Amino acid sequence: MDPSYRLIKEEFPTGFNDSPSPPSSYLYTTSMAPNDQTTTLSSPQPIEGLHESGPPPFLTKTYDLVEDSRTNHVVSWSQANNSFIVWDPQSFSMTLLPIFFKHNNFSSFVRQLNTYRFEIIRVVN
Amino acid sequence: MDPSYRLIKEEFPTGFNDSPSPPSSYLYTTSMAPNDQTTTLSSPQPIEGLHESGPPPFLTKTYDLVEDSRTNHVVSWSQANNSFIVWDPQSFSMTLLPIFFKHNNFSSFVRQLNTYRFEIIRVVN
DNA sequence: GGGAATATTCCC
DNA sequence: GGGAATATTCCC
Repeated sequence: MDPSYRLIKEEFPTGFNDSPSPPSSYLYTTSMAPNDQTTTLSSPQPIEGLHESGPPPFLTKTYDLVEDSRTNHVVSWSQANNSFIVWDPQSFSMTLLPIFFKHNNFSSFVRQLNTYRFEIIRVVN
Repeated sequence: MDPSYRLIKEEFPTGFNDSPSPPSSYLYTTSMAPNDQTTTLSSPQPIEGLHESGPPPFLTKTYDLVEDSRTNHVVSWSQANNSFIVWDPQSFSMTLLPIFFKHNNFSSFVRQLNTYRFEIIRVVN
């Protein structure tokens, strides 16, 4: 009677959501308004994100973890593609987590999800 | 021409120093003055360390790491027993560190030593 | 060497 | 679920 987990991310500044494009695309998701440069020609502004290294490693690793279609029986995107589901928490924790993180504890993974404001829904079959 | 490292701990509240007794003995190293109870019979005081779990895990793990005589060719106590020496940093990092810690980086180990105010002396053969 | 960001653990 | 302690990484 292993529970599965549905994990939903509602909103995050630099976009874990939406279409499952590769993590490198995060770098190009800025919030600059269209025609922003036409409004003024004043002093040069620092380019946002130029010295940033992209989204936090936890998010890119989690994305890669979910994205790998070879492990869809353990963890996969939801039908609507706006969440991901851990179908086999035991296998997920012991086998997949240590590949991407320095632990094999589901609770530590969830602690990080909470940090990044994921909503966790626990489903019991 | 691999350098070896001599690592000295000058003073730490709950005693990493002195005789290499097992880590559990740290629990009994308190700083209560002798005859402390004879000076007053006032209200009961909380017993220091009663609800503490002992020295930080980093210190006990480092102690165990150094104490294991099977790896004295890689890391061992110094002659004077007031420091320890990493004779083979490469082997130390790749083989021993991951057994006790979640990494294999000598620099991360040194960062922790610095946190606990160890003095690091780098020796080039 | 150590400040700071991020990760992991521990515990309420 | 999240605060806080500790660990690990990154970077000056």
